[in-house]
Amino acid sequence: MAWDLGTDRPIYSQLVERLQMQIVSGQYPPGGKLPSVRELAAVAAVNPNTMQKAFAELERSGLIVTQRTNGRNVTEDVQQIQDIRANLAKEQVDTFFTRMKELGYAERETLELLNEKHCMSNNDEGEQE
Amino acid sequence: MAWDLGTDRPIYSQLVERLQMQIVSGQYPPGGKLPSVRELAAVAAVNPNTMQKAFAELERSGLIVTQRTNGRNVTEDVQQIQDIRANLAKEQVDTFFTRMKELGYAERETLELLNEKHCMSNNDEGEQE
DNA sequence: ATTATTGTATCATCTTCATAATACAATAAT
DNA sequence: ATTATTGTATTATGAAGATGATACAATAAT
Repeated sequence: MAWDLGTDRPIYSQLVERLQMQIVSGQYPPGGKLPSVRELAAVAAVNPNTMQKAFAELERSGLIVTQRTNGRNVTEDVQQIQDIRANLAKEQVDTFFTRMKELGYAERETLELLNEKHCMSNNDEGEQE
Repeated sequence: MAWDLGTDRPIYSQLVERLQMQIVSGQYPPGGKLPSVRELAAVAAVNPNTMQKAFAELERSGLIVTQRTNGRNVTEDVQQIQDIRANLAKEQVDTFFTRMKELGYAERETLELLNEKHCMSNNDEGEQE
């Protein structure tokens, strides 16, 4: 499984996002052990230094904890994990609507697009501009 | 008006996106004249070379046309502008749902979040997986 | 004709990011 | 005790992006 890292922005921050995703989505359970720097670097096909930098960031956010010579673990603070998850989600929603507005889409137009792509919500009332 | 450019990814590509936005949202009308490289570079507080690079990209996509010594204009091809606009929007929707799924949000959960943030859609029927 | 403005090209320099190659201290495993 | 694995730090090198400083050709404006 490749990690499909782009060249459009720093690899280390792509790693941070990816690992965040994997943690908050439960792919790495709370308290669970993470692969070593060298190991994960090999899997992701990046330099250990780059992976180290990514881990350092995740540590500053409190999502993972380090044991000097025994590797890293996901925090056991489930509440914090969920907080971060909710935060990331809120960010996504915010960004999405901001971008759509910049593109000149009213909220209703945006909703229509959502319906086209994924038929799930129903907006069957009829106001329009 | 600052251009709030981040340091997380290349400035020139941020300029490209911003200009795309301004064009497809009608802020620069079809056929309308664009500021000169130096002028816009001054406004955005970036180096003229960087703005030039951004313009070059917009030209490759056909969104703007260049007159050797008389500046640049937005294309008059309204259809293409709308195509690009629709494309960008579709991209946003796609990216949004992909990211939310990576965060472990089912579509219905995502919808709930949308409702919290912007109370507009109604999903009152009750199928579920 | 002259001048100013346009896009465009080039050069040097600086910063950030990524890689590579090590090295070291602490400790789990043996 | 020894070995292997862990996180961490250091140094050097290269590539990409951004800036600054010019320079030139074409042409609109005068």
